[in-house]
Amino acid sequence: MENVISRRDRKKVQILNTLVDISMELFVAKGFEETTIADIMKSADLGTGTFYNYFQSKEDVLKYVLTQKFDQAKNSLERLIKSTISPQEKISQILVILGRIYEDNRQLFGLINHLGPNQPPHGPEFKDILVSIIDEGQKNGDFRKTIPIEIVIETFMGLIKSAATSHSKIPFMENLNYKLDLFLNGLTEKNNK
Amino acid sequence: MENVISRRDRKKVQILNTLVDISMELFVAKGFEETTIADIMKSADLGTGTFYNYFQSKEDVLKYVLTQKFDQAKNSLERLIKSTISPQEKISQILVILGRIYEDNRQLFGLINHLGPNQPPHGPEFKDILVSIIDEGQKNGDFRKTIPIEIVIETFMGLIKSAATSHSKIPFMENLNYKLDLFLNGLTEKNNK
Amino acid sequence: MENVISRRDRKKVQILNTLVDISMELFVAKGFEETTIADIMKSADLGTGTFYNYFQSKEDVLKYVLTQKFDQAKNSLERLIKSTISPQEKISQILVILGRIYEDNRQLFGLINHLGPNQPPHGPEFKDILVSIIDEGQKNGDFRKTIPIEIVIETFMGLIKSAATSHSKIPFMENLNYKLDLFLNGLTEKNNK
Amino acid sequence: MENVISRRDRKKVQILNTLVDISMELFVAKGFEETTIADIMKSADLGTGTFYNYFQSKEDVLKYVLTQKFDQAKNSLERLIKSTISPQEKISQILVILGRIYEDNRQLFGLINHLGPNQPPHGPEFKDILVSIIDEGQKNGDFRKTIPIEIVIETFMGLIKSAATSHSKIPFMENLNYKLDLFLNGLTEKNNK
DNA sequence: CATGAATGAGACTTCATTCAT
DNA sequence: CATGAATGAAGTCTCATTCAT
Repeated sequence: MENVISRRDRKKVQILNTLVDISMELFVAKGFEETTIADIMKSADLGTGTFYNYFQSKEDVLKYVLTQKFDQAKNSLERLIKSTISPQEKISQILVILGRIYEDNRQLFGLINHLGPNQPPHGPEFKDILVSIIDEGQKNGDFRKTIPIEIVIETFMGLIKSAATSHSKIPFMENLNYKLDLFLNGLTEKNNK
Repeated sequence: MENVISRRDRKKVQILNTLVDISMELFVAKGFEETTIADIMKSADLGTGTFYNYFQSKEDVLKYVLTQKFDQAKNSLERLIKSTISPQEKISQILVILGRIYEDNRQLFGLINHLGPNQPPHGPEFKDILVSIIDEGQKNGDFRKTIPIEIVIETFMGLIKSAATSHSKIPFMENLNYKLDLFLNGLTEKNNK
Repeated sequence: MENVISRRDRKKVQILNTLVDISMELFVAKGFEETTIADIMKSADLGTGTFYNYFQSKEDVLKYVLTQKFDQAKNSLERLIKSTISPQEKISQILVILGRIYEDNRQLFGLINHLGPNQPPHGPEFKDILVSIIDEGQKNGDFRKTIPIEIVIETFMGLIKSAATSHSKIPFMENLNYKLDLFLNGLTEKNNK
Repeated sequence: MENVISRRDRKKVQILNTLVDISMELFVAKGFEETTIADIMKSADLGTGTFYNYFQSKEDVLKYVLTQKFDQAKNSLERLIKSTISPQEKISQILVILGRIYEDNRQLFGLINHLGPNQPPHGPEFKDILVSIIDEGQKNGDFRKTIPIEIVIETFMGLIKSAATSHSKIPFMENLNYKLDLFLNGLTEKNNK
């Protein structure tokens, strides 16, 4: 009784994960519209109809995965925010973490449009983390106060996107660091006055 | 006799424009994939087959319009580059011009993914214009030389995208100006004074 | 348990046969180009899309049937060739067998052009059977040696086609026998006696 | 007034001939179904609609040409029949003439199916010519009388088709002559008895 | 829960033919 | 007579979804 997870349930989870993995692989390889449910199930060596025991639609799989990824990112950030390093250092680290996630799932995030205009799978909590850091930096005089926080955040997120979608030959992380430099330099209060 | 363009040809151009307008309207309203050729032609009150007298596919319409828009942007920039104002001022003005175009066609540019990964309809000339300005600024000591030009440009273009896709309540142009401030501040050499 | 073929699979075979039968019927009745896939499926009282669970195209059905027929003919001939009757007698019998098959499927074979120029569904083995018989006859002095074997075979096959596409009122088998007479008389060595 | 053919009419005939030539070229090159009227008129550098001033349909062009070819063949034969050579020699000559025509227009005659089942563009007069020759040969004892005339004719025509559609490497006319040998040998009364 | 054949709506596309200019 | 844009019927094919087994 205590053993809540039966063999049956374990198998269910296993199949679900297989489906998710295969779906993402195919979405990235062939594109979302071009991937059919039959494709997915054939790759998974399962019957077509079985798909509907796990998801309601193709969009559903996508939403499921993107949500997973965002949760994962959020967890990493939450751990970071509790540390005692300076806001600038935090920003740097966040950029690296987010950048890495973005890089790993670059193509995946590109599929976000297929979820319709009002379905970004990330809650507002995500933004809150950033706000608190910027806020901290502005309060202790490290960051300029003339720029609204939301602008700073948008710009910050823009950097990541920009680096992830870059066509330049500069490696991703290097690219990201240059942009971070520009950004922090722009954000920082110039005390030599 | 003097009238080289026959009534027939005038009608053709007229229909082409109608088709473009209606297509874009529908693409923005319903989404690209969701808009069928039949939809377009019904809205235009024309036979379905007529579409193929003007375009080869839906993608074709989109490409046609985006190319138009980019050409229009390029023209505006080329006029600007010949003026004698400072690089910083040029950058400002460019951002404003591009920003305005971007704003006017915000939803349109969002459709760019539907053209496949390597089909952005803007040639390399576009980038060249920016390069020459940054270059000028770096040479006369206004801009930092430690950041590679391509990074600067990517960041710059990222600003526009970021402002255009912003969900914030701050108006677009104001949003853009804040980001420009951040960017120029980050880009500017600030040792002395 | 013993029954390896499930009811489902039996039904599948059944439908496939139905589709083949109906297709051929319609091809013969209305012509190949004039028969649409919707026609076939409506006659079969099945959904249009179901066609594509069994065949890839109309051509595919035709190829399938013609291959079947040719295989059937080949089997009949292979049985015959092992008997010990004289080459002349063999030729006669072959003509009768092929003739009958041809007659039964006269209209069907007329559709062979729709498979493209180089897609006759009969392999080279078919010809080999005839070659061996003619060869035997030439070796034992029954048949003239001045005519190349391939010519003999082509002429022979021509007889069948000619009889099968005849517009004459003479019944098919009689027609065929007359032509066989002409052919064998022409082929036979007749100097001595 | 006496000059019945105006410049206008001459031009009309010229266009008609152009259309016929181009049509046949395309029919042979791309196939009948695959050739569109637009194709033809584009090749002819004329407007699509103009086609209908000359023909009623694609089938119409085909019928027109095939009739022309058959008439041409008939003329050749009619000239031949009046000569005083032996029936055997006549048959030989006819075969050569028909064979040549067939060879020149091999692909064209292959299109004959597109005219529907009951539209062979050759009148009965064609057959009559052959009948009279065979008849002559049977009467003077050259040809066997046991074979019905229509069978002989069908077989004869079959030879030509067989040679024309041959896949063998033997050149067409040689192929034809071999078959003629077989045929005449089979048809000839063997007087050494 | 798994299966996979059946479904049929609906998208795309072609093209013979018409007709206003 | 020539033109060629407009037409829309018709055909092919795809695929998410259902459902009997």
